[in-house]
Amino acid sequence: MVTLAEVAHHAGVSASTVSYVLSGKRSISASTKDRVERSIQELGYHPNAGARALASSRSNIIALMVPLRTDMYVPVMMEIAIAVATTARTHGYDVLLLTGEEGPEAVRRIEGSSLADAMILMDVELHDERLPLIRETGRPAVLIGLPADPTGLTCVDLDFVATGAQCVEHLSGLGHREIAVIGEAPAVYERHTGFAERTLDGLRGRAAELGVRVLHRPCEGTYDALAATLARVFDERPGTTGFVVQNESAVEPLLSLLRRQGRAIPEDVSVIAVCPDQVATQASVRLTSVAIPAQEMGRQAVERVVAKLRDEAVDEVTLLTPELTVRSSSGPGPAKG
Amino acid sequence: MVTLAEVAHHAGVSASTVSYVLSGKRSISASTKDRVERSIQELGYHPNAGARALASSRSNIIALMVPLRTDMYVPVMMEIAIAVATTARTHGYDVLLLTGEEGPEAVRRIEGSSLADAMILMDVELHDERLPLIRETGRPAVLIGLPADPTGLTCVDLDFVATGAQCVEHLSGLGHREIAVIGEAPAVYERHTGFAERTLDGLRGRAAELGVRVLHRPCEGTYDALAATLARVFDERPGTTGFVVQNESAVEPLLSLLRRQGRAIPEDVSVIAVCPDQVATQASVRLTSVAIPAQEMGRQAVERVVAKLRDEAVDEVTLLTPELTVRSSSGPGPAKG
DNA sequence: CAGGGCAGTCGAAGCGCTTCGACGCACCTA
DNA sequence: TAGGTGCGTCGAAGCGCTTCGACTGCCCTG
Repeated sequence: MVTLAEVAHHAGVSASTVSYVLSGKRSISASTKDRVERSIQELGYHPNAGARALASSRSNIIALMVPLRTDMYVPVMMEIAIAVATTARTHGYDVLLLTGEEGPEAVRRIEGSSLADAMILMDVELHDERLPLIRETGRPAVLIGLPADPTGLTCVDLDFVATGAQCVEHLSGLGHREIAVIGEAPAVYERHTGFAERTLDGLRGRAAELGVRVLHRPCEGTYDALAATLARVFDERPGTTGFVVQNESAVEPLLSLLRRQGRAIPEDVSVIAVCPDQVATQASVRLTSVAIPAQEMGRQAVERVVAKLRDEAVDEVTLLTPELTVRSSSGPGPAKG
Repeated sequence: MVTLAEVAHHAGVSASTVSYVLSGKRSISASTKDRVERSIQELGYHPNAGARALASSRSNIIALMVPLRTDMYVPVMMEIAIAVATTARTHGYDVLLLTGEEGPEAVRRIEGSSLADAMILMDVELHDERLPLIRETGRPAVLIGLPADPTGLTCVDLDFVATGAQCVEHLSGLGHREIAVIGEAPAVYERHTGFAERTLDGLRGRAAELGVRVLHRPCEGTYDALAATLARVFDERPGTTGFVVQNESAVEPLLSLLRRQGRAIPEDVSVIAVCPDQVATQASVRLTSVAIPAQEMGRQAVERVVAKLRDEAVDEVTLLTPELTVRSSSGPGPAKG
């Protein structure tokens, strides 16, 4: 393994000079710099990560805590993780993958061992156990998600309240007066991740203003569960002509069941999904949807965390503006029909 | 930050003694060990990762290279990644997440910087650029996937040849004589990842023995693409009564389109999928399927890599035995009807 | 022309840990 | 009782890097 000392010797300079060439923390003459860089190339030198971390007390590693469970929004999680990893690299950081399994203990372990300079937490719950630790820890952290109290934290998330509002606005604008919301599985609500509730809040708030009736039903993403839910919906509100789905795996069952019932999309009912664009475009009907900008969230989280590592001031909460794309699953409702 | 020296002082022993308590590399009296452990608890000591890596030249980190693209088998990738991370933790290792973006250069960087003690590569192509580097590198590596020439490497993968064979056997046993294979998107074949081809080999081999006719069609996972493919299949082979799908996102379109054509599953056609169990059980028909054991692959890869780190001998190739689960999408074919 | 300042370089002191050799002691054997 | 044998512990020497202070010329200023 090539060491800095060997590079120094090869270039005929001292070790510290090589170090300064690498870090740029002191000025180096062009000729020296050139020589050193050539030596680095020639010898194939890579600084030893451990030594560097020890001497500088910075590991150039960002820890990413992903949820353990794979029951929900897996592609979104994956996209975020990959965006985090690639964005981190552009800033010279590597990413350490932690699963939720260790729980809050992981935060303490990373902190104590100085394994990572900063953390990004995904799947944050409203009253997440990790938050107290994050608050008292010295290390920068960014949450993807929005807890009940974001004071003293840095959060990045989609603006789900606006998302809900946009869905209603679109449907209302098309003339729909009664809409049903097919939500995440009940377990998701029980876990209090927040985003589902916030969507609903936005939806209900705007609906009240626009005089639209809203019926909300959490639902597992299986055909059976959805069939039952759908039956109840039309039983309670036969006049329902608009659907908002916020549950990736419920999308296809919903479309399929509506069709089987002889309800045409969008002639009889309109459907809007809150899901990644990929899901919306690959469904059996090209879905009008509000995109979940997974990549953007990952990227923003890294930018924030890097800014904090540079001691720059960073907003507590960054909410990404939702974008509704009209596709083929939404059309005029009764009030316009 | 608490250091080992502080623990030593607190416990009234030397630093080396504390180190030996931690590593267990020399015998320590029960009383001393006790005292030290109590001090560690009390002070909340965590060994500094960088210092440890520097002194021992082992980072206790395993690098995991995941593919950059998110166009295929995302849930499988995620499950593998999570299984790798959790299994690694049980052996005292953390996982560094690398994306394919850096390409072979990443291997060199990790190697040179001693950032990780070992690597696990996912999404290995038949003639993967990274393989020469892996072969000459000193660091243990395990591939998830099977390249053209596994000599000198360690690979873990599902036995896709046997997978293909099992599918044919099941369909043949039910009396189907003409089957169609809906494969991955053409891009997957062009990339030469191998698994798709191997499934096909197994399928064709066994089909020849059993006197079953096989028609293979790569296909994108969209409704339009599948509709076109399906039309061509029935055009060429009107007698087709069995389908094997190896393409997660094509599953639902296939089922849906068959239904729309008035072909009942499994009365008129049988469908077998090669996919994770979750997909098979959540589809609109509970699918007879051969499971892709993502978790198991991740776990096995870690076990192998840890064994290699302990200098134990490890097989070059580990192929997991596929398991076919009969559900509701396969039934008697013409020869038995 | 003396003095100050600055660009460019070096040497040395750690960072916190592992590990090797050595030492003291109790115990056993001859 | 002398000598050997472990066991348990310690001290010190690094691991490869960063970083601080110091040094050397050189140019610029007054």
